[in-house]
Amino acid sequence: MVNINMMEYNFRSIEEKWQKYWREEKIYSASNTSNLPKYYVLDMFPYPSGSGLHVGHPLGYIASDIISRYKRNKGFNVLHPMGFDSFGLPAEQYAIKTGQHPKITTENNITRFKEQLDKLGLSYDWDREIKTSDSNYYKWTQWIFLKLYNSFFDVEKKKARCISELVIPDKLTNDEKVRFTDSKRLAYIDTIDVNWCEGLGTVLANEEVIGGLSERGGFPVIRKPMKQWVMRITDYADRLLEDLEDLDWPESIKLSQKNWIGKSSGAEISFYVDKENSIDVFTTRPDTIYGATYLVIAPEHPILDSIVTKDKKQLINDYRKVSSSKSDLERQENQKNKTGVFTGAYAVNPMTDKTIPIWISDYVLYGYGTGAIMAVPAHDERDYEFAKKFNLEIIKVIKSKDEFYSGAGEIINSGKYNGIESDEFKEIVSDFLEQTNKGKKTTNYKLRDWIFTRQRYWGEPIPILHSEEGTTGLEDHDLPLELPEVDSYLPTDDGLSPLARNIEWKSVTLKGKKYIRETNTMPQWAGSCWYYLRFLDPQNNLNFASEENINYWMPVDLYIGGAEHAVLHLLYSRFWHKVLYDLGYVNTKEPFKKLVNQGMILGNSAYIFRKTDQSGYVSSELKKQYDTQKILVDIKYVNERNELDIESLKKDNKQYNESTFEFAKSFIVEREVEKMSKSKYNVVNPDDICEKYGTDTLRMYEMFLGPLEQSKPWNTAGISGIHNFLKKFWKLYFDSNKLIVENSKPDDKSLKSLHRCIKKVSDDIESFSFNTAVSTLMITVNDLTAQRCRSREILEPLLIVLSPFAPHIAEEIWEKIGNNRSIVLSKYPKYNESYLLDSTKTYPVSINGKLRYKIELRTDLNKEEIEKEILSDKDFLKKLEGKTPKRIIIVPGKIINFVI
RNA sequence: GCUGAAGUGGUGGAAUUGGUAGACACGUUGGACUUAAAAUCCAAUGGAUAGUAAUAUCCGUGCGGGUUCAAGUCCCGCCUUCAGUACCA
Repeated sequence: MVNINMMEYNFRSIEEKWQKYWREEKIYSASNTSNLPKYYVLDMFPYPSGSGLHVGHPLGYIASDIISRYKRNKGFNVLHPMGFDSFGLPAEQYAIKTGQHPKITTENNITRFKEQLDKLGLSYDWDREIKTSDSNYYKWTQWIFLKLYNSFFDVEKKKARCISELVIPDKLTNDEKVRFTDSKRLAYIDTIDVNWCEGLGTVLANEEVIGGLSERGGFPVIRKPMKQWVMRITDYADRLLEDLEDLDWPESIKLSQKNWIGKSSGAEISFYVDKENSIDVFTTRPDTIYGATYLVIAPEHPILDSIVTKDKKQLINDYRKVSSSKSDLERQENQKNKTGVFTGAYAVNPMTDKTIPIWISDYVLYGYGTGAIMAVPAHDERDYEFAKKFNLEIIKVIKSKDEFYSGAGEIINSGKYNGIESDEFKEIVSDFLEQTNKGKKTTNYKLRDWIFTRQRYWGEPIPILHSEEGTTGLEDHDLPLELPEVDSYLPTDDGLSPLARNIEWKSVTLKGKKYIRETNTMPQWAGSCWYYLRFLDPQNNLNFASEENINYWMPVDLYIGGAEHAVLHLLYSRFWHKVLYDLGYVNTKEPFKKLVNQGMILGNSAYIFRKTDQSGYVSSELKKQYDTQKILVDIKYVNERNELDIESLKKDNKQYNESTFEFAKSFIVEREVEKMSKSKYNVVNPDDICEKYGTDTLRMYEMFLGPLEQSKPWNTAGISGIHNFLKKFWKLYFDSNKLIVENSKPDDKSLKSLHRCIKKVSDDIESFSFNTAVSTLMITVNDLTAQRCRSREILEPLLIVLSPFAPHIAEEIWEKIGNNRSIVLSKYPKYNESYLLDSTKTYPVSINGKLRYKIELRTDLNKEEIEKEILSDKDFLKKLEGKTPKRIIIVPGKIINFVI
C-alpha cells in the first residue's frame, strides 16, 4: 500500500469540510439587530445564463468576499447577500425555440450557478437569496411601479408627491381632469417614436441602442411611433447630476452619467416666419447670433406643412419619406456627407432683423432641444460642412485666424456689440431677447424619458387595467399580478406582447365594469432597480422592507460590479431610489455609497490556419508560406507551450479526421487575447481550477493577477506560484506527521515581518490593492520559513490576515492549533495596528561630538546606525568640509543624497 | 472627432509625499535529491562592456524637451494602445 501522508495540504477535504460547516451553522447570516457598526457589501447580482460561470465572473465576487471577511474581522456586522436577476431575454428566446417554460430554464440555470458559487467559498448570507422572477419579489416591483404611477413631480419643491395632492385646475371638465392627471404621472403613457427592433420583436430603451444596433444581438433598430409606458426620469435630471458629487465612485463612471444626462444651458430663440408662424431654436451660443445665416429644422418638425412653399412641397415630402425610413445607423453614415432641402421659406433673425432661409436636414434631431437650430457656419462644425456643401453664407462673428472656429473670443461683425468678449455677449443677447419676448434662457438635457414597456413574456406584468375612461392601477391587495400561462411565447401577429394571447386573463370585470389588462411587461432593469432593498428584509409580506431594517442597513457601503452598467442600471436605480426617498420609503438620497468596477478577465483564444485551397491546416509559424484563413480551435486542445494536441482534436471533431496538419517542430497555435466567451472556445471554467488546485488557490490567484479594476488576460500557467505558497504555508506548521506550533516568544525579526505584513495587507485591502496584499503575504511566509519561526504568537494573527484570501486553509489550521474564533476576534480587535518604526522621522544626530545635523530618515535605521553610516563614508565627510547640511538622505549602506 | 485610462524585463505586474527601478510571481538556465520521472529545495536571471573571479563602468520605465542635488513619478510637446461616446446645436 502507498503510505498516504495525512498531513499533506489536502485542499479538497479541507474545503469540503469548511464549506459544509459554514452552510450548516449559518456562520454568515447577518443579524438585523446588532450593536456593532454595520457594513453592507453588495455584488451586482448575475443574470443566470445557461453557460454557467467562467473564471472572469468570480473576480468581483472574490473581491467583495475579501472585504466582507476583512470587515467582519474588524468587528463590523456585515451584510453580504446574493440573488439572481432572473427575468431576461435568453430564457425567453430559448422558450420560443423549444417551448420549454422560461421558469424551468431559469430554475435549472440558478441551480447550476449556485453550485459554482458555493465552491468558491463565498461568505454569502443565502437566507436572503432573492430572484426577481419570484412572484413574492416582483409583487414589490409592481408595487413600486404603482407608486410611480400614483405620483407626480412637484416642480417647485423638486420632489415627487402623491398624485392625490396634485392641484387640478377647476375649470377643466371631468374628462380633461383625468387627462391632466395622467399627463403628470411619473409613469405615464405616451405615443412616441420608439426604438423598434424587428430582430428582437420589441421596443428598446435609448440606453439599449448602441450605434443604431441593439445592445443584445446587434440587430438593426428603427424609429417607429408607438404607445408606451414611460418613466419621467428627466424630471430628476438635475438631482441625478448634482448628487453624483458626493458619491465615492470612479470618476469615469460619474463622467459617463454626466455625459448621458448631458445638461447644457443656453437660450431658446424665436425666429418669425410670418405673422402666425415662428420657429423656436435652441442654442448654447446665443453670442453667435449675428452669424446665424440660415435655419435648419428636423424633417419631423410639425411646422413644416404650414411654411413650405408650394414649389418645394414635393421635394420636401420626398426628403421626409427617405429620412423617416432610415434607421439610426443609416442616418449616422451621413455624418460626413450631409443632406438637406431648402423649404422656400424665410425667417427673421430677431437680433439683426435680417431675413434668412429655412432648410430641413436630418442632421438636426427632432428629439433634442426644439428640433430646430439657427445655423452659424463660421462657428459650428456641422453647420460649416452644411453651408460649404450647399453654398450658404458664412459670416464670422468671433475673431479668429481660421474660417471656422468653435471657441470663445472677441465679438466682431455684430453691429454695436463689436469688441465685447463672447461670454459677456451671451448674457447680453439672452437678456435682450427675454426683454423683447423673442426668447428665453433655457437648459436642455440629452437624457430622454425612460421607455418602460417591452413586448415580451418573461418579465414583470404591468399592474394596470385599461377601460374607456382611461387607466387604473391595481390595488395593493391584488398584487402580485402573476404572469399568466400562454400557448406561445411569440408576440401576437398584430405586434402585441405574448401576454395578449391569454384572452381569459386579459379581460377582467371589476364591480360590473369591464377592463382590459395591460399586456406589455417591464424591462429587465425593473427588478434590478431596487433589489438591494429587498435583501434587507426578503421575507417581509407587509412591506418591501421594514423601516427599521432600511434605517439600519442603508446605504450600500460598497457596491462591486462591471463597468458595463455605468449608465443603464446605475442611473435607473438611482432614479427609483430618489422617488422612494421623496415618498418617504427610504432614508438616503443615494443607494450606493462606494462603487468599484472590477475589470474583465479576458480569454486567450487559439487559432490555427486553414489553407484556402482546403488541403489542410498549418501551424502559426508556417502561415506565411500559404494563403490561409484563421480558424478558432478550442483551447482545451492547446497546452501551455501553445502546442496543439492534434490527436485529441481529431478524436473529438470528425471534420479534422481526413485533414493534414503541417508544422515545424510541433504544431504551434496563434494566441489572441479576446473577451472570454463560449463562441470563442476560450472559456476557462473555475470548477476545473478548483478541482486541480483548490478554491483558496483560485481566489488568491485571481486577486494576484493584477489590479482589480484593470482588464487582464487569464493565464493558467502562473497559478502554480500561488499553489506553492499555500503548500509552503502549510508545510511551515506541519511536519511529516505532526503539527508544530511553538509557544515560545518570537524573535524581533519575525515580529517585524508579521507587523509589516499586518500593516501592508490592511492598507492594501482598504485601497483595493489585492494583488500587492497577496505578494506581501508571500514575502512574509518566505521570511518566516527562512527564520523557521513557528511561534503561536506569530501564527494566530497571521491566520487572520490570511483568512480573507484563503479562508479554508486559515480555518483548518486555526482549528488544529486549538483555538476558537470568538477568542481571536476579541484578542486582536485592532490587528491592523502595527508597531513598526515610523520611517520618516527627523532625528538630531551628532558626529564626532561636534556637528549636529537634522537627518530625515528614509529607513528604519536607528540613531546609532545612522551615525555609523555617516562616519564610514569618508567621501561624504570630505565634501562636507565643516558645512552643515540641511538634509541628508540615507538608505542602508549608502548616503544617497544631501543638500548643503 | 471628442472624453477617459494606460504605455516599466521573455510574461503578469511592484515602486508611500519625486529618493537604491524591476518587489512578488510565472518562465528560463544551472545545481541538489532520485535508478528515473514527478514533487520539493537551493542559486542565477533588464541590457551592454571589461575581468578567471569577487566586481566595476555605462545604458535603461513609449518618443523629444524641461524643472530638480535627484524624475517611472512633476511640467511642455508628440506617438501608440485600450475603453466609452458619437451629427445633442
